[in-house]
Amino acid sequence: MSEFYTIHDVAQRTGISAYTLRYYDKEGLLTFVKRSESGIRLFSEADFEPLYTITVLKKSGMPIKEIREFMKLYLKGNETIHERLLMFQEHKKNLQKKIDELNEMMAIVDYKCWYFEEAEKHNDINYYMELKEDE
Amino acid sequence: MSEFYTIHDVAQRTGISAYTLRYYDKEGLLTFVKRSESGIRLFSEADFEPLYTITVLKKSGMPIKEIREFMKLYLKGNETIHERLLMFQEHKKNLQKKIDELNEMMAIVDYKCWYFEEAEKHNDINYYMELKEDE
DNA sequence: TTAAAAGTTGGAGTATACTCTAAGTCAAGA
DNA sequence: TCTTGACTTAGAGTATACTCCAACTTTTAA
Repeated sequence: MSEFYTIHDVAQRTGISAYTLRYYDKEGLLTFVKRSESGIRLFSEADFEPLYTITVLKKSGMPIKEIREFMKLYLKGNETIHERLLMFQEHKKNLQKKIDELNEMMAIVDYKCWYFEEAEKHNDINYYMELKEDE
Repeated sequence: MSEFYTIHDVAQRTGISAYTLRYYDKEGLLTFVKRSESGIRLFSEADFEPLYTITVLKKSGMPIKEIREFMKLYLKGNETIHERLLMFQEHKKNLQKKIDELNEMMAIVDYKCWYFEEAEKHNDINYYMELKEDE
């Protein structure tokens, strides 16, 4: 009845594979994870919070190098709250730009769909007219 | 006064580098581009339309392999309009999913910003109180 | 105690999308 | 004609983010 989770427990719960978790550790993202004397990772309940932050930053398109910088600040504690706020505000701006661009692309893709629908109808009409001409 | 554009003209006008254009050609995206007898690419005015489509598909996250499939259909002409419509409708769905996820992430990032702002204020208050206690 | 299961590391391999270089060919102006 | 600059190709190199393997150690349960 340990208060710790193994890497596979964490993999299961977070949906991040054990391979990826080790990769993230290698890349300096999991600085908060404790180790046993023999070197085995000991994830605690509290670790799920920064893990969740990592997935949010990942999903919103932040590269691993930047997430590493954030996690460094996280490890330092309360004194880095202002810096972390600035990072998030900057990230928010980038994310908004990305969303805006995707919305623009969506409008074009939507137009293209309409265009193909019209072209399809037009082809049907031509086909129908050809048939009539053959009568 | 040729009616054709060189790869560098196209690079300049589309913002896609000549390297990338050649890479796209290698990957089978530029099937519509004519060649001179000696093998030099001859881009015509009409080619800017599919090039624009490529940039839209790229920016909206379609991988090159899929864009290649689309360009194959494009080259076949009107008979593939229905297939192209289906591709775009499918792509539209994926794009909408992506936008939805990014909006979710935005909500979380936004919350985090608020959280850090509050934490920062809280730190200020603590600091102020410490000062008062020292009086 | 001992065998299987699960953990560790360093490093190799994969996928995607470029980005650039080398060696050579082609085209246009002095 | 010849030189310069732009074009060509094949293929190597870069960056990012995994994904997996081999060799080894540790933990756990019969």
